[in-house]
Amino acid sequence: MQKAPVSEQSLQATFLQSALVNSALKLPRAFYEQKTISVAKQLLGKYLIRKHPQGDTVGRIVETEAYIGPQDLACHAAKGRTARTEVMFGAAGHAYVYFIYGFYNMLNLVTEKKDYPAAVLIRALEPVDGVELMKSRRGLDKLRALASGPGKLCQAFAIDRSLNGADLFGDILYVEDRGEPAPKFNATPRIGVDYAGKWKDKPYRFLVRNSEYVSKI
DNA sequence: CAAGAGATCATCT
DNA sequence: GATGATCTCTTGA
Repeated sequence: MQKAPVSEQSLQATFLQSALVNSALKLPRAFYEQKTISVAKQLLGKYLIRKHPQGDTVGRIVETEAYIGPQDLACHAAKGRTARTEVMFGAAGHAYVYFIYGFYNMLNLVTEKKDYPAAVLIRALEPVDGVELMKSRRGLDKLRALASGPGKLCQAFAIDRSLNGADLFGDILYVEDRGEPAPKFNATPRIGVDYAGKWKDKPYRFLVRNSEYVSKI
């Protein structure tokens, strides 16, 4: 696992700023501007923070998927630049949230440079803070079931399309590095993209090894 | 436990 | 008019 090639200046500025609040490091824009696969891997073991009037929720990212560019048939942007995919074509470090199957929202973090459509789907979180709030939003008591899937975590974290396009450096939704060593992970093909031709078998899904909070093995 | 179906709507054809 | 980056419940072994 390589380190994020963020500038010293950017790192230091961000660190000094957040050190006043707590010891965690909010990931800088440069982190998301890296190659999508690299971002997807490095997000494992980082912490997703969702600020909300009801209370904040925090989860450790344990599963991600990379969706990379216009040629990737599993990527929504393969259908072109439309109102829906516009956010993915925008600058890195924004949330791409879409609604699917008539029920569920999916949270993605936009990566790479402007006008290149790519994003990382957040597929599972290990509940860390705000667990009671997650339980009430999910109508469940079982820790393992709270955020172990892309639709579940959006429900538990109150993430819907009102957050589509949200900047990950605001005070609503962002990711922190809490200094834990990069966890070991496995790679598998992505879930639910059987229609994507040769792209369906690409090992673009990443899971923290031995985590019981992933969506499925 | 595995497999199948239903729920329900934004988006694109 | 069809379908999907899902989830939950039901059925049957």
